[in-house]
Amino acid sequence: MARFLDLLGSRWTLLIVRDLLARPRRFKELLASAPSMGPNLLTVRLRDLGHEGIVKKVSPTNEAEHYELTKKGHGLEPVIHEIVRWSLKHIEVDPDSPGVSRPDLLVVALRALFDPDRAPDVTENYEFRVDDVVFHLNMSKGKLETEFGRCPDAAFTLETSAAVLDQLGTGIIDIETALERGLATVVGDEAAFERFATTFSQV
Amino acid sequence: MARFLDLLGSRWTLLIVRDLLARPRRFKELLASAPSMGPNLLTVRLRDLGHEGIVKKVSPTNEAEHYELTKKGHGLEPVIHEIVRWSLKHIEVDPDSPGVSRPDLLVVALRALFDPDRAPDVTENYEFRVDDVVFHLNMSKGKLETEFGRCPDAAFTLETSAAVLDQLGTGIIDIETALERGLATVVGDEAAFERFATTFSQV
DNA sequence: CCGGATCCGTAACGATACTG
DNA sequence: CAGTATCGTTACGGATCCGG
Repeated sequence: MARFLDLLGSRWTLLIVRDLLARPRRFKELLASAPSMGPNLLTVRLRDLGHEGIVKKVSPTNEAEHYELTKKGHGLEPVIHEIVRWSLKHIEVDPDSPGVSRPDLLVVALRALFDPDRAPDVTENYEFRVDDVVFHLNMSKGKLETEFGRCPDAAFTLETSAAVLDQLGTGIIDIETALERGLATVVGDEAAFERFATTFSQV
Repeated sequence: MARFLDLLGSRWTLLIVRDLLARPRRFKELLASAPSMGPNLLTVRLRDLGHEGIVKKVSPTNEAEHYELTKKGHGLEPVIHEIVRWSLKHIEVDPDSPGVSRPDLLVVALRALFDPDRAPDVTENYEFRVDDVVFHLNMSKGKLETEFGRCPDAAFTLETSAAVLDQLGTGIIDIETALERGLATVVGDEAAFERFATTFSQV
């Protein structure tokens, strides 16, 4: 534990890992993710994480350089997931607090809430659109895969906004209410959506 | 995640929770657990954790006052467990580093490594003695219970020292080697010990 | 002796300006 | 855009002191 906190206990470190868990990021993206973190500190964190073999910098030719998790870094996913689960269960969010939901991080939250034991015994895809972020889940054999971008054969497409995500996160409204009020829309197979809602509901 | 780190991301905080996960502690015990933490900081941490409903101070009459986890605080166990599992898997320990194993925290490590799917289908107890710390595990119906103190009907008793625990943690030796060399001794049912070793081995 | 509170030097961090 | 340099501020480390 003590060694773990030496590596990952410094400020911002776990948030960087969380961001990279959703997808690789550019330096500027990581910086924007934590407004009060200076670029100097981000440099130090990325260097340290790189030195520990948790994060690696990738500089492809003909493509923008970015940072991504190594296999060791990706192994931190269960840790993040348990933190998310505890937080959703125990942390009250001030309804008046400024909106902070990040559409691209929804994929991490969904992965954290995914429970193989409650997974439907069917193979199907669900597509999500939150503001300008599009991703989809692939359910098959009790396994969950996530990927950014459209999904041509999704059973349904759920569309909403980050603002609504905030309200869902604070518990002001639930997903059913949001749908009734038109704050979110589901297009496609209603039964598939029910399966989704059941599989990813908080226990 | 960000809110979680606001609550529990400060230095020493998770280590305090870890200590309390093993058993309730007195102020002095917590202080001794982290040598470089000043008493002032511990006071602040305990006050903050108390304010968040994670830790509570108990002052029984005719007994020493101490701190213990609330139900909310105990809910952090899965988080700690995932951290322990990741750390055991990915963090190399310097063999020359000073001994830091804490016998009383072994119970937390064992709980972290416990996997219900690999649990034996029998009800039995295992007793452990590390230096002057004695505790036992109770296995029944795929569930694990831990308690400090002796166990009259333990299937076996494993006895060793913190120094050997260090070597086991660093991977210098494994438990079988330690037994061969007399660094640890098992008295009792050999088959039960095998079941133990299998259930709690790292995957 | 235990459970803190006070004080101060140091290290880490936050914000902004600057450079290749 | 991806960092580096600088500096003011905050948090922490270590020691000392105080009340029950």
